Amino acid sequence: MKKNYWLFKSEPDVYPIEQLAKDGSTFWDGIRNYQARNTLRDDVQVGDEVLYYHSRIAPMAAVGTARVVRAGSPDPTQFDKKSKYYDEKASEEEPRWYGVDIELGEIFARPVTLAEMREMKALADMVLLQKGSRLSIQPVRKKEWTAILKAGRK
DNA sequence: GCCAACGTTGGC
DNA sequence: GCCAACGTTGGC
Repeated sequence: MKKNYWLFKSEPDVYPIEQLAKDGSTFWDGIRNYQARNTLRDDVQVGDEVLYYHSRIAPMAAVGTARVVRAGSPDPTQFDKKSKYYDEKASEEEPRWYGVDIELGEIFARPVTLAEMREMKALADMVLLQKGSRLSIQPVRKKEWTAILKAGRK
């Protein structure tokens, strides 16, 4: 199967890449957007590669990579009344929200900041850089992946 | 901290 | 089915 590339956004005060490094792998939960849900449920496959992006808090940047180790499965936080991600309209029989498991790939030698990505020609069409793009799970093209890795490994 | 852009909800 | 109101996201 063809390998795909994705970008996962994370707020570093919630789950920074350093935490993924400590945990080794993690279930990517808390996604509550239908488009992102569909991607996680239907498109993200074991072996796919993930760009790890820190949003909201400076410096906003791609900070490393991860690998998908388990494809979409129901997000348990939707059933947990105590979780802030609890969804009363979801049931075990008909889950609404999905997540995948990822493991750390690498932490970049240096973060590739958003400002820097805007300067890179290879990234002109990147979903992340489009105006108003708010998707927390989004596709990345091979050439975008390659360009960012090259910059991050410098 | 602010504000524009966006997605979702709910009333009609 | 439409759309205004609302809450959230994300960049600055």
